[in-house]
Amino acid sequence: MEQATKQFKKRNAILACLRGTDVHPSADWVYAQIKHEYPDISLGTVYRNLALFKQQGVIQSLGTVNGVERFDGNVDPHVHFICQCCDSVIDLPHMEVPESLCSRAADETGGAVANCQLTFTGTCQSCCITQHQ
Amino acid sequence: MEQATKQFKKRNAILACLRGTDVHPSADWVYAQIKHEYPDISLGTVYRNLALFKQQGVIQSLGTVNGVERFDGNVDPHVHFICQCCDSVIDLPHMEVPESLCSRAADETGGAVANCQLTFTGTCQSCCITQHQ
DNA sequence: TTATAAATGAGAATAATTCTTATTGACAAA
DNA sequence: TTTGTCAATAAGAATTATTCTCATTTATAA
Repeated sequence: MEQATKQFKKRNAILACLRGTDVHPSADWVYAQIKHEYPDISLGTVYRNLALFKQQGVIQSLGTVNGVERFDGNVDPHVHFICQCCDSVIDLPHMEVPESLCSRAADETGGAVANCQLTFTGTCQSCCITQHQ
Repeated sequence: MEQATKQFKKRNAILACLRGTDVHPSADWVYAQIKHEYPDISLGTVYRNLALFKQQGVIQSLGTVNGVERFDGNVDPHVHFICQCCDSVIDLPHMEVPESLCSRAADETGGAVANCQLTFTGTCQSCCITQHQ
């Protein structure tokens, strides 16, 4: 068999898991998914590899929601919506941060801007519906 | 004496502390400050009141920086810059999120948008200078 | 085979945050 | 002044997400 697939089986599975979902999962969620395929996966391995990917810039952290860090396999700049009610994180793919804002930020700080995140919070559609019943 | 000042001495001190600084502090930082004035303050009281203020909407949480939650006594919408090097959080007061983006977000989600945060990350000016030496 | 280095599993350690409970303090009624 | 009530608090235990440690496994090369 191909070496590449054997050597980083679990590492690759973690990255594939992140890239194959749009739920912006926690480490624990990823762990539970991988466990179906590799029942002997360790939670430490998930944390370790998420940290590695983050450092390499192939995934991004969205910060914590309710004390739990959430990750995104999509590192293209895009906008998020976080539901305060059910903790879901949703992409707003048709929106983007105007380039003018980013360059303004660099000017204002006098430092180096590496990244920007625009995040809306509120109540998602399905939670709104549930609440009104 | 006035009842108001006596009854919520420490609670008010916590809010005043947050409103009187621009460092976007952690609970621990607030605790250390209040301790000068009230040496018997408890860290639990700081956490409890920060949670209360957050729920009341008189302060906001900026999420965590390096695993530690940071707070802001200024709830007017404004833009932040976080230095990945020294963990400082800085206001970018001359910038704002275009109103058009907020209403777009409400449309896209189909839910209720309560808030939005625009945060730049990078290296602040003083860390840039230090690095280049 | 043997040597190696990286990847991993298991679980201990850490640290931020929350929870519990007994105590204190402020105020109102007697 | 005394007593009752209730909220605010201090102290520290408990929880929980995350990181660390180390022995083991695995893939590959010699």
